Amino acid sequence: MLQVAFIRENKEDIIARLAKRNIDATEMINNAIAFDEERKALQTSLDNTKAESNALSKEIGNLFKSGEVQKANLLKEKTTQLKEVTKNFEQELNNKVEALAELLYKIPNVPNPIVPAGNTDEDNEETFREGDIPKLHDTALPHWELAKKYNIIDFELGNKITGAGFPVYIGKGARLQRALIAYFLDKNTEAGYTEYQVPHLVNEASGFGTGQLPDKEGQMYHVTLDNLYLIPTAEVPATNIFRDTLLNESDLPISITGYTPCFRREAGSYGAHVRGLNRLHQFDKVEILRVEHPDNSYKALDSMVNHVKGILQDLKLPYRILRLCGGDLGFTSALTYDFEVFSTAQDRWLEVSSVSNFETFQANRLKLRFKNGDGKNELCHTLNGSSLALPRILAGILENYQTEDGIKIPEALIPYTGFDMIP
RNA sequence: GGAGAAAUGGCAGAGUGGUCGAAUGCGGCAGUCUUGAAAACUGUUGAGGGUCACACCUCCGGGGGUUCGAAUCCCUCUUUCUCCGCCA
Repeated sequence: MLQVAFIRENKEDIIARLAKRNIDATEMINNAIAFDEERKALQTSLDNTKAESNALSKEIGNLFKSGEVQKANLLKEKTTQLKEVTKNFEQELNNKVEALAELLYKIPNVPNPIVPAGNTDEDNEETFREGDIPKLHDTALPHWELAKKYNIIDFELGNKITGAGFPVYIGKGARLQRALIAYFLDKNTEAGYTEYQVPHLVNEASGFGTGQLPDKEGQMYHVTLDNLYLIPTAEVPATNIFRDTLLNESDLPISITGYTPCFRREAGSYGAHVRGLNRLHQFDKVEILRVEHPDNSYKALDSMVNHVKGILQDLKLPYRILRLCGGDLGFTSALTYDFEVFSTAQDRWLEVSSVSNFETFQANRLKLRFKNGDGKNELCHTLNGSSLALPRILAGILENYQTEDGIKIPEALIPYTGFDMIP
């Protein structure tokens, strides 16, 4: 959520930058400013009425004390009238505040100036590419065939137990999952991220805190009996650690990592591009998250990007980095880098990580602030990224590391798997 | 799940209808003293709205109510603690 003061002061610039998302925000921005003006006027009227009422109440108290009951009763009538006025102002003010909030919820974050213009993923800008694409043997298979051949993932069994998109990992497949999680967490903690284990269900307030609610509730599984939501990403519980928090400047930066399963309804997706592990309703992911001083957040973003790079180099997977264009940029993000691994048997790139700087957009909604050098409270910057998401990494490993004798395990993982081949 | 108690500023903890945005202690910050530090002393120290700055308004777990007036009384929800029950 953008701050109204920020909107007021940078109106033209914000409209121009939001145009990169292919939206004309002129009306929304103008309305936000106008609503806020109206809000202020109502607040002032209400405050003045209350001030008058408060003064009278005090006077009544004094009159009662000095025994001037008649005079007091006269004033009482006046306050009763003021009460009515107060009520009306309060009602109007609430409506205005709500209207303003609803409007602000609808305005996406302002893209960083280096975000390329564009509509679709085709306009994303490749900023880096590394790793050799392996030459596979003639009978190379896509990962869903490999999963069946080596009996390491059973999609049909998942269908039976739950439904599509809930695979069952078996034997070395299960062990490989566990190995990846442990390996990612180790890499992250070595880099200074503190490991957290967070709840996999969150309440409504947390959903609002990170922006899944009120608009995107269709993406989450909802446990209606207890009014809880299954997390679509660790970002939700991990970021909400900092909801309503006032930090000291010396607390920054904060770096945390955590593994969670992620649950996504993915309503409306279908077809070949969601086959196998490409898109699931339940999957595992290790997330990294930072809370930063505003002056340092872009340096932090670079360091996160480098960190993820290091892991993909370690795994010796061919990958590229994309700077997302305005049309592809997430609602809350100011700048996002996507990592894609090349899946050789499918002959396509698979997104395995998305690293973003949200600047103050999340912090504003979360009320995540720090006390700066002048003793003033300032919003923090938040960033997060996957480090990494498992299924597509697994798909990449299965496909790129397949040989006629079986699937080799990347060297970096062998200490975690305890085997070097899935025969 | 049942019974009881509680929720106040960064923390601890007073406050049962007006003089309370809230005593006191600790912590934080600034200063005095000191070569420096500690101790001691003095001052200062919650958040949001609003203002050029004041004024003013709101906030004592959340929501609602009683009252001219609520941290204080009532209702309700949430959370915590104690006891009982159940249980990996």
